Amino acid sequence: MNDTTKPTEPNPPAEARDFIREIIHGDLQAGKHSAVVTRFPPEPNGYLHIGHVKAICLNFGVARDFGGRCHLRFDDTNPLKEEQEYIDAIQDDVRWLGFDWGKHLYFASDYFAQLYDWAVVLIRAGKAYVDDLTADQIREYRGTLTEPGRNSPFRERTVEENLDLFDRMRRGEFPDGSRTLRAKIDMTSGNINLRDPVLYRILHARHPRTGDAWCVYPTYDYAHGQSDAIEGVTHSLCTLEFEDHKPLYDWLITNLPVPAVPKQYEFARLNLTSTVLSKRFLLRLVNERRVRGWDDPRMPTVSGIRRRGFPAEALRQFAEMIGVARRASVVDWAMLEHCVREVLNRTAERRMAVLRPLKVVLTNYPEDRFEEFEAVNNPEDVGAGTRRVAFGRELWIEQDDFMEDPPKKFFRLSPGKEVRLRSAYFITCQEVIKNERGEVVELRCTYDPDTRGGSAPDGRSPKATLHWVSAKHAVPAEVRLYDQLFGRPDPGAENDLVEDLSETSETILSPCWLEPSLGGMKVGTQVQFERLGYFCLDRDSTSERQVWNRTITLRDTWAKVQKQT
RNA sequence: UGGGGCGUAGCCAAGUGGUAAGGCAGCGGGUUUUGGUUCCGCCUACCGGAGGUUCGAAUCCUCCCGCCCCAGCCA
Repeated sequence: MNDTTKPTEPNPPAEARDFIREIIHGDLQAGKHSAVVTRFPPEPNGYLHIGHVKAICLNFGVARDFGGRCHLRFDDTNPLKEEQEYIDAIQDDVRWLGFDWGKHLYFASDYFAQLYDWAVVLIRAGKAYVDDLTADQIREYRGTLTEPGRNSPFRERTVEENLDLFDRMRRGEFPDGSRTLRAKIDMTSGNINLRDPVLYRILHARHPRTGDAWCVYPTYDYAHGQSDAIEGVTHSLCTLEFEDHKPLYDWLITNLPVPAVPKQYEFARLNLTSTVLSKRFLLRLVNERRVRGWDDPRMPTVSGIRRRGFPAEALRQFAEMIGVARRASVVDWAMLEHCVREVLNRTAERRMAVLRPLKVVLTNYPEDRFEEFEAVNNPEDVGAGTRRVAFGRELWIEQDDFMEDPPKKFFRLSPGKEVRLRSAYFITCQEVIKNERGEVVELRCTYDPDTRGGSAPDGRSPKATLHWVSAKHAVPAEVRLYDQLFGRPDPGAENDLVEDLSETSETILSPCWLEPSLGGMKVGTQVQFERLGYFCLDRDSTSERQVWNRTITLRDTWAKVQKQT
C-alpha cells in the first residue's frame, strides 16, 4: 500500500523543528498549560490557497505533535463578504488535506452575544465609547504614520449615554456607518492600532449563519482574541502583518473578564515564485472567467491543486520542507513540484499514452496478428503488479520521438535507427511517409521478432525506449496540459497582473490515444503516462469522453539539452 | 520624519559565544526496458556593513545600510 512513505530525512524532534514549537514546548515544560490548543481561523470570503496550507499544517501539526487539539474556527465577522459556499469549500479542503478538527468546529458568530455583553463591560469601565464620526472623519482624526491622532469630540460621553447609544445601535435605530463603538486607548500611540480602534460597526446585512439577528458586527480585532479565549486556545498563531495588533489583542484580553489568556505568535506567510496568493485577485480571475473556476487546475487554490492532481501528502511534505520562520521569503515553486513528483513517483501506476500521435506501421508484422505483453505497473513498487498491453501492426508513437534529421544527441527514432518499444520489441525505421506539405505522417518500420518483451538475445540495447499504443486498441481522450498561470517569476512586479498571465498555461490536445487499461477509470485517478508526466482524470470526463489533466511533467533532461543548443 | 519586524549560498532554512546542518535549484558522472527513479561527486557561504567586548562572535554591545508591515467601520 502506501506504507512506503519515506521521510525525506529523519525528522527532528518536534520541539526543535521551528521557533513556534520551541515556544510551545517551553510553555508546556514550564507548566503554563496542560495541553496545547491551536486554531485555524479562515474567513469564509474565498477559497483556501497554498498559503493557507502552511497555516493549516502548522496549527494542526503543532496540535498533533504535542498531543493537543486544533479547532477549525470561521472568522465570520463580515457578512458583506462571506458566503456559505466558502464555509463548505473550506471544510472540504481542510479534510482533504488530511486534518480532522473532530467536534471542534466553531464560528466567531457563535460568540456574538457574549462579545456584545463584553463590549458593554468595556463601556461600563469607561474603556469604550460610541463615536458619531463618519468613516472619513475617523480617518482624519486618526492622524498619520508620523503625526499623532486627535481625540474624537464624542470620546468623553458618559457611560449612560454610551450604554444607551450602543443599545440603540444594536436595535437598528441608526443607519450603516453612522456610528461605531470604539475602544478608548490612546490617540497618540505610535501604533496606529491603539488609536481608539473600532470594535463594532453597524451593518444591516444578512449573515450566512445568524441571518438578520444582528445589525452590529464586531471587527476582527475585537472578535478574534476573545474567541480564542472562549475556546481555550493557548497559542494563537497568525501571520506577521498582525504583529502590530498584538498590543490590542492583549489589551482586550486584559480588560475583559475572559476565561483564559491566549497568546498570539506570528510567523511569515508563504509566498511562491510565479504565483499570486491574493484572494481578491483569485476572485477576479474567477469572475472574469479567465480560469474555469476556483478549482481550475491552474489556480493556486487547494481545490485547484487537488483537481490538478497534486496529492495532499505532497502539500503536507512541502509545508514541512519550507519551515516556519519570521523572515519574509519567497519559496521557489520548484520545491512544491519536487514534493509532488516525490509522492507520485512512489504511488502512481505507470501507463502508456500518446499525446501527439504519429502512426507507425510494422511492415514485417502480420496484419491479422495481435499479441499482449506484460508491463510493470510501478517499478518503484513491486506490489503494484503488472498488466497486459495489446500490440499490433499499427501503432501510435509520440511525434517528439521521431526526427528525420536528428542532432547528435538525439537517441530516439530516425531513419535507419533502432529503438525499443517499451515492454514490446525493438523496431527500426525504414521509410518516412509525408503528405503534400512535406509533413511526416507515417513511419514504416520493421520489428525484430527476437526482441520480444524488450530485450535482445545478443545483448544489444538501444539508447532509447519509446512508449506506444496499439492503434486498434487505443482509447481516445482529451488531454489538458497545464503550466503555470504566470509566465514570470514575479507576476505584477512591472505590469498589471492580468498582463502577466501566460498564454500557454493550458493546452488542449485531442485526440490522444491511451492504452486500453485506461478505459473506465474513475475521476481523480492518478497515473504516470510513461516518459511524459503524471496525469489525473478530470471531473469534466463523461462516459464517452475522457479528459486527463497533466499534473506535472517528469523531469526532462532531454528538454534541457535541447534548450542549450 | 512615528511604531513594529527582518537581514546566513540563486531559493527555503538550521545555528542561541568555540570556529557555518539539511533541502530545492544548478552542474558533472555511475546504474537503468521511462533522456524518469536511484546512487556518487561538485556547488569551497568574507553569516547586510563598520566598529567594539572576548583567548575566541553568525551568535553579545554600538552605530550604519537595506528590505517588509501598519494610516479599512477588511481579515
